[in-house]
Amino acid sequence: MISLHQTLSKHVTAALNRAFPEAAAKANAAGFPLDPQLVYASKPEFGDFQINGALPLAKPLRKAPRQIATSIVEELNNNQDFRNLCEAPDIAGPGFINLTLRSQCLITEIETRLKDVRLGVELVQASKSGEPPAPVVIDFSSPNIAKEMHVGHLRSTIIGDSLARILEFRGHPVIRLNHVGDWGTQFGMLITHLKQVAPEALTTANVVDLGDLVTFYRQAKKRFDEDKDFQMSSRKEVVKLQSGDLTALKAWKLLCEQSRREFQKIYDRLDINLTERGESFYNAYLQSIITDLERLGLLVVDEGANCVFLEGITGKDGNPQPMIVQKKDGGFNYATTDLAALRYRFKKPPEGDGACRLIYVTDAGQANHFAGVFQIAKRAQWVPEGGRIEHVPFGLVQGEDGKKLKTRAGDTVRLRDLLDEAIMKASADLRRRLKEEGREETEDFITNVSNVIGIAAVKYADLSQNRVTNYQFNFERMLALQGNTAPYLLYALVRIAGIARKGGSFNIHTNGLQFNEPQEWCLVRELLKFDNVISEVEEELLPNRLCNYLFELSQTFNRFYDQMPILKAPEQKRCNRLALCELTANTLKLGMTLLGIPTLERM
RNA sequence: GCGCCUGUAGCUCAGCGGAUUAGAGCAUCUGACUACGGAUCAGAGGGUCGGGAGUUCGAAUCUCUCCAGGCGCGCCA
Repeated sequence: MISLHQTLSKHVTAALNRAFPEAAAKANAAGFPLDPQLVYASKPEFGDFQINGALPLAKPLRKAPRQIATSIVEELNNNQDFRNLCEAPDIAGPGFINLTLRSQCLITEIETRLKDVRLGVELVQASKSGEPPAPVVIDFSSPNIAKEMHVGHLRSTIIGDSLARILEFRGHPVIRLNHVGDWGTQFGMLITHLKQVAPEALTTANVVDLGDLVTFYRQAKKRFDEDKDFQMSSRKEVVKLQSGDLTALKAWKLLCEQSRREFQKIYDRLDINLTERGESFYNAYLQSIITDLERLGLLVVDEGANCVFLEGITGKDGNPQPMIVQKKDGGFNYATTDLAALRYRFKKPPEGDGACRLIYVTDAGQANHFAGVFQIAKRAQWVPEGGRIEHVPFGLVQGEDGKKLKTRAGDTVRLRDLLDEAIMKASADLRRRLKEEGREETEDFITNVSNVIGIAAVKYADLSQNRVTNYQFNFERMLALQGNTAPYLLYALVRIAGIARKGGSFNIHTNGLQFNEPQEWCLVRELLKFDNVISEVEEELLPNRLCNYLFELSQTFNRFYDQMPILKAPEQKRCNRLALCELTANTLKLGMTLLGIPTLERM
């Protein structure tokens, strides 16, 4: 209903200006035009929209708020276009104006939406000069090479993917970047270890399976910590790698490829698309970051390291906090890489991505780091006019004890084990239910449904919570069939699919719909909120808002389903109700798709 | 010590400066035509929104302060 809101907003603003021409002229001259504060109604009993703007005008106009509201309403009543959309406005409480849309207006919206695959969500506009919108870079997932993906990556991956899907659906060209940790000092020990454990890997073409890379990593780390000679060789290996030594490079590539294959398995299971562009990609740009910072006069040598001192951020000693961009040994660190990446992403092609918005989906612990990086980028003027940079932080994944999620043995939980367990539990649950209900299903069916429910539950549990807070991981809760969970939403869709199966396809006419029951109108109003929710998530980058909406829509639908006969209703009512079923299914399906969650016809 | 984040019902959490009564879900209790999939629906109880002050016509929401917890804080990422 965004377009309706916009139309109404014009009428209401005009009415406000006509009601108080002098105040309006003054306000316009001051650059703060009068704002009627037209918002969606906070409660259904207040109608569809409410105008809150009368209250703050009381003081400047020296009039009672209700009197101001009355004047606005008089002007609105004089406008035929407005009256075609809304019932007579209501003045309520201290001076709120409640607007209720005419039934026909809502019905037209529903009819339009039934024919619209975008469900009322508009595509972003091309610029005035006709250029397509600039890309949005979303940096998410970003595991480290030679390490196992763990739950920490889960949130970044799931949240980042959902945000990407939503922005893509709005028509933004989205660059989904996997900023993998594929460079750095840890490769010294990995390469040294590889050379000693599997030297043939470097001479034979791509036939060596390194096996479990995590074990490999641990072995290398252990030797690095215990063996002085090994340490020495490792340091030399880093230098070799960075200076382009062919053997070192080959070993590095081998390790990356092996890792990549492992990551891909997870991404396939989660249905995640990513473009890998690791830290190493920016190597060629690191030196120029230093040179540019120096040229701009931002660089300070402190204790032998090249630093930029941050404004407004103090360190332990109370002095401005430095951000090191080049270590005293001449090496670069992640701040340098992040700056190079940021600059590259904003730069126009062919020197960069030409992005207008950068979104970093990483844990909240990196907030300070990004604040520093963003500050330097702004001071160096690497952020173009109108360019947005946002850190999208999220909290820790905790176990039921409220502490960081660990296995019983105290190790970090591997992502694949976690997914396996979710699917296993979903499968056990399904089999138990089939037995109870005396249903027979094929193994294929059971496997597929368990997979979908397991993955959906894990994703939804994560997405449905405000990402800023820590998140308590709990299989029982996320797989529960009731409550704000994936299975509950999936079930609503299954019910509608059941109706479609029994009543033939929906295939209904979408003109001349009529609704009479409150349950129908509730569902109508809920359905029409969809586009607004999407635009909210696009702006606030909080997928839990979409989850909340889908849950409320499911609840509203279940209420409707419970209280209204559909297939058994008389012909006319049946058509009207089937139309609502169809639009509900379309909305739930699209919403779930935008969360990255698959749906089912039967479960 | 400094910085960032969090504190809302027994538990897990929503809450976008707006409405006498601050919302869900779980758990607890009470109900629902043999039902288009009851994996649902209707209802009940349960709260000093961490404490205090301020801004505002109006504050869970903004500001300050204190308390509690989490995370981070110079050459790892």
